[in-house]
Formats: sequence, structure tokens, C-alpha cells
Amino acid sequence: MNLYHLRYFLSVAQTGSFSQAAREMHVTQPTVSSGIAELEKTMGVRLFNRGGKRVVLTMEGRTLVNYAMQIQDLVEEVEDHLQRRDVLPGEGFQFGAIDAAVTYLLPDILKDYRRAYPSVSLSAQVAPSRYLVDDLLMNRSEFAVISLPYDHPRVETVSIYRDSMPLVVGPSHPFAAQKNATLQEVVQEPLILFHTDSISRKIVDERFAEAGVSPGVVMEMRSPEAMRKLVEVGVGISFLPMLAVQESLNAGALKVVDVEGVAFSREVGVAWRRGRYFSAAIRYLIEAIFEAYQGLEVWEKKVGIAK
Amino acid sequence: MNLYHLRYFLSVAQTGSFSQAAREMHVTQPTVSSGIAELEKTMGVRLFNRGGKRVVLTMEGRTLVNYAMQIQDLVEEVEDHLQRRDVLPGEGFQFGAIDAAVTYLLPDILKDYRRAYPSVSLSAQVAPSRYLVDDLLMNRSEFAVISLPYDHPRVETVSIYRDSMPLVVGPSHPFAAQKNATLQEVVQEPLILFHTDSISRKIVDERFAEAGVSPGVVMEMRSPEAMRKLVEVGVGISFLPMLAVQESLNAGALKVVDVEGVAFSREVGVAWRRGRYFSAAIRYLIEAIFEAYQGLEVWEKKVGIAK
DNA sequence: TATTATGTATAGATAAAATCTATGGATTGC
DNA sequence: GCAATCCATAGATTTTATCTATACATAATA
Repeated sequence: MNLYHLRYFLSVAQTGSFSQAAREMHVTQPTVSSGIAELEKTMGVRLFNRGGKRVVLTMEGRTLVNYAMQIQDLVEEVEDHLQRRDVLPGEGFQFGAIDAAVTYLLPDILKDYRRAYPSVSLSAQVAPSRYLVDDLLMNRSEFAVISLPYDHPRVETVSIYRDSMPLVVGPSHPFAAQKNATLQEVVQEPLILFHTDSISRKIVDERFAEAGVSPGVVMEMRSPEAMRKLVEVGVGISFLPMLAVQESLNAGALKVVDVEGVAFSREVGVAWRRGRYFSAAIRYLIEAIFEAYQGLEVWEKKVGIAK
Repeated sequence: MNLYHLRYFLSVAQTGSFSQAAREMHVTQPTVSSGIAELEKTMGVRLFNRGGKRVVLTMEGRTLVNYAMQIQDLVEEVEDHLQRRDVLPGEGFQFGAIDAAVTYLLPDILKDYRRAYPSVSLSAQVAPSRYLVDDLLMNRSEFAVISLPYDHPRVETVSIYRDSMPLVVGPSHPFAAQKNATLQEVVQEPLILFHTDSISRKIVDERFAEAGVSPGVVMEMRSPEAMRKLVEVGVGISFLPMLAVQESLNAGALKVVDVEGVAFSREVGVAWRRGRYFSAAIRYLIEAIFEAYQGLEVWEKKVGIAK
């Protein structure tokens, strides 16, 4: 059963004439004849009674009209939907983001997004970067906002934000007064660092290794919020993303201490599986992120072609 | 867009694999590939993200799944319906019948029919034979029960019932006592005859013409019931179908009078447009009529082959 | 009653499509 | 790194759809 044949059929049913239907469908009359004949053969029933000036539907034909119209409607509807990239109500997608991104970088963007696509349900997966990349590779999420650098042959990344990671201490810590410290001094202190999973931790570790010192780590964790609070109450000191501590700095609950010769920073970027296709509703969100933090150029250069 | 392609698509969506879908659909993997590719091209969107061990639906793909499943269901449903010759609720057909048929021959049959096909709405068109034949020729009714003989190159007829048309008179009419009469006596009386449209009238007229007499017609009408009543009250005498007067005879409201050398009768038969196809629900009714009055043989010989 | 116009069916040729085989490139898992 | 598995693609083949030409039937008209 061919969709064209159904269209021919409906036209014949409506006009009562094979010839007229053929004219309407811009095909020849034998085409309509054989289309109907084929339908009748696969269905095993006669659809029209011929022989007069007009052909007339049989009961079976009337039944088929009923269904054919519904089918036709559905086909038109779905073509329409897909061509204008409408999103079905309840439809949605999943993306990944590190804690700092959902907390500090994305809220406004997501708010705007809900206005543009109110019917799209967003599902944000919050986890450390490496787990988010796993999701990308398994096609479980469409894209992710992660810490960079992240090197993987099948993952494409673009940086959108550079975040410094200063040494922060509680206001009553001795470093708070002296405003700067050496790396040697720092490793004597109780350090609260990200878990070794994390890219931020990797950045710190590498720098320590270069300097030939090994830090006295007292705690490892994944939540920058928790770490911030621990530093505030004086459990230890930490290198934390500026994004996560800005408010505390403003409130005086934390102090930044310069470390001589060391300027930690990590980048936050958008990552996706190489070669991935982005639905319009998804691309809209990614582009909003780029627009807010980086400009669209890099994105368009990397993905624009592979639309 | 081809229905097979939709089937491939659904299978891929379900299995997450082109190859597995191909095995399920009993085609080769490139067939599935090109089917999906063709769908993606006509829709203008990507339906799956490839690249992993499994392919994963895009948002647009998920939208299409929604519709494709509905379309698939409709197709299966209509194939099922048509193949088992089910009738949609509210569906029905139209047939024609002369007054005598609906009044005397068909009631029991129609009652049985409603039990066999409760959802089929029957529409009986009651009119004189020639109008019913017009309907047949214009495909406005499926078949008709009419008076015979009726000769038309595109109408097929089979007699199902022979009905005598005796001369009937009111109980107080002089003929009622003498029990028989000559044609010469009859033409002196006020005659109530069928309208010249009718086949029954034609039969009577021809016989009169043969005998070289011309009747004194006082009334012409189409309703045998009305004629019966007029005869009963003594307005005139008439040749009426036995079917229409049986009850009155039993009740003594009418008397039969033999006319020497004349035995009128008309046949009632089923008529249909030659070459017509009969839906199962319609054939069932026709066959019930034959079974009741004639046996199925003639019908099957004439139509059985052209199923 | 013949005639003309209009309609559908059919045969054969042609064009379009769907499908298959063979193969290449990529990814996953061991 | 190697074997297995998967999807994409090219080219050949088969199937399907469509067209042209024509036959045949019906309906309207003279």
C-alpha cells in the first residue's frame, strides 16, 4: 500500500471519477486505474462500482475512505511538524552540566529558553565532567557544559568561559592578613581539593608536580559549595573557582590570597559527540549559551556546516 | 514516504540498530539504511544519531515515532477490517423495493438481517419498479426487489416469487355472488388499476389489448393498499396482487372472481446492475431473500463467479 | 437508432524506486 | 592492537510506478 495510491483513492472517492482524479493529481488516468486496482488487490475487496458515468464507493470503499482520511491527516501533520521543527508537547531532551555551570552560568539562559520553547522539557544531568562525557559518548545526552581541557577523539569542545581558581581562605586565617603566599607556604596548610576525578583538580595537581611540591590534602570532594563552606569556617584552605566564591568574597566570608608565580584557572566549555546532529530546539539552547559567553562564531565554524 | 519505510523506521527506533531492524524486517541492512535516509531527506531532518554501538532517536525522530505508530495502527486496522469484511458502525447501504415486497415479502428477512448485522443501517427505497431501476443504473442503490418482467441490457433480474393478480370485488358487488365473470362483463364495471408506470398495469393492459376490449378505468394509482380499500367500500373493482389482498379475503372484506380465460399474475424478482460487485453485508441480504423464496442456485449461477 | 463524447481497462514501453551484493570506514570490546 | 560489529555507499538488479496508445463500454444527443 502506497501513500500515493491512498491519495488517488481519496480523490476518486471525492470526484466520483478516475479521470477527474487523475487530472487533480497530475497523473494520467491509467495511473489512477492501476493504483486503485492495486489497492483493491492488496485489500481483497472492490472499492468502487464502475460502469456508470460516475464510479461509486462500495461499502468497503466507504470504510477505507474513513481510514485513508485519518492516515492522510496524520501524514500531513507530521510532515508539517517536522518541517517547521515544532516540538511535540512533552517532548524534550537531556544535557549535562557541571555544578558550576547550572549554578552560575546557565540559570538566566535556561529561563529565557523556557520562554522560547515552553513545551520542551529540559533534563539537566549534573555530574563531574568525565561522567558527562560518558553520557555524550553513549548518546545519553545531547551536549554538556564541562570543564576543559578534555581530550577525546570523539568529543568536540569549545571553551565559553575562563574562570580563575584563586586560593581562598577564611577571614580569620593568617594568610588573610598577608594577602599573598608562596607555594611552599600553601602546602604546609590543610588543603581542601576537588576529587581526583575532576579536571580542576588535575590542573592543580599538575602545577604542584611541576613545582616539585606535594600538598597536604585533608579533604577531597566534588561539591564546590560544600568546599566553600568548609573554607569559610576555617577547616582548611582551597583553590576554588571564582564563580563559586564571588558572593562569599563580596560578603567578606572569604579572602583571596595571591600565590607567587601561580595563577590557576580552568575553562568551562560546551562539549558534544563529534558529528552529532542537533535538533532545532537543542541548537537554540547551545547557541544561546555561546551568545551569552563567547559569540557564535566558533560554534558556527565547527558545526554550522554539518547542519 | 513509503509505508515500508515507516515500518523500518519503527523497527530501528525500537531495536536501536539498523542491522537488527533489517533482520526483523527480512531485508538487508543497506535497505534499511536507504529507507531511513529517504525519510530523513523528505522530512528534512535527522531522525537518528549514529556513531555508537546503538543509534539513538533525535527529538524529531521521537516525534515521528509518535505519528508513525498511529499511522501503522490505522493501516493495520483498516486491512483487518476490510479483509474480514467488517462493517464500520454507522455504515450501511441502500436498496430498492416495491411496496408489496417491503410489506409482505421482506419483513421477516429484514428482521433476521438486523440480528446478523446489527451495525449496518439499511435504507429501503420504496417506489414503482421503473424508478428503482433508475436508481440501480445510477448506482444509487445496490439492488432492488421489483416486478418482473423488466428488460434492460444492463440490468440483471431473477424471479423469486410468482404472485397471482385475481379480480377482486367488494362483498356487496354483484360479481361476488356469481363467482365468475367474462372479460366483456368486467370492462363494463368501474375499474381501479395501477398507474401506467407499473409493470402490473402493463400486464393487464396487454391482455386487454389482445382480447380487443378496452376497460372503463375510473382510477389509476400506485398504492395497492389504497386500491384495496377502495374496492372494499365498493368504489370499483380491481386486479390486485394476491399478496396485497390475502388478509382482506380471509376477513371476507373482498371476494375473488374468476375471469374466464384470463389468469393474471406478475412476478417479483431481484434486480441489480449487471457486473455489480456486492459487499459481504449486502450479499448476505440478497442471499437471505433467495433462500426464503427461490433457493440459492440461480443466484449463485449468475453472480457466484463474479465475487 | 446510430453517433459522438466521455470513461475505464489493458498491453507494452519507459522511467523511477526499492532492494541486493560487495565493500569501505568507523567504533566497540576483548 | 585485533577481531567483531555496525552503518554508509556504489553499482547492479529487480520490482514498482507511470506513461502512451488503444480497446471497449456507457451515456448523452441528434
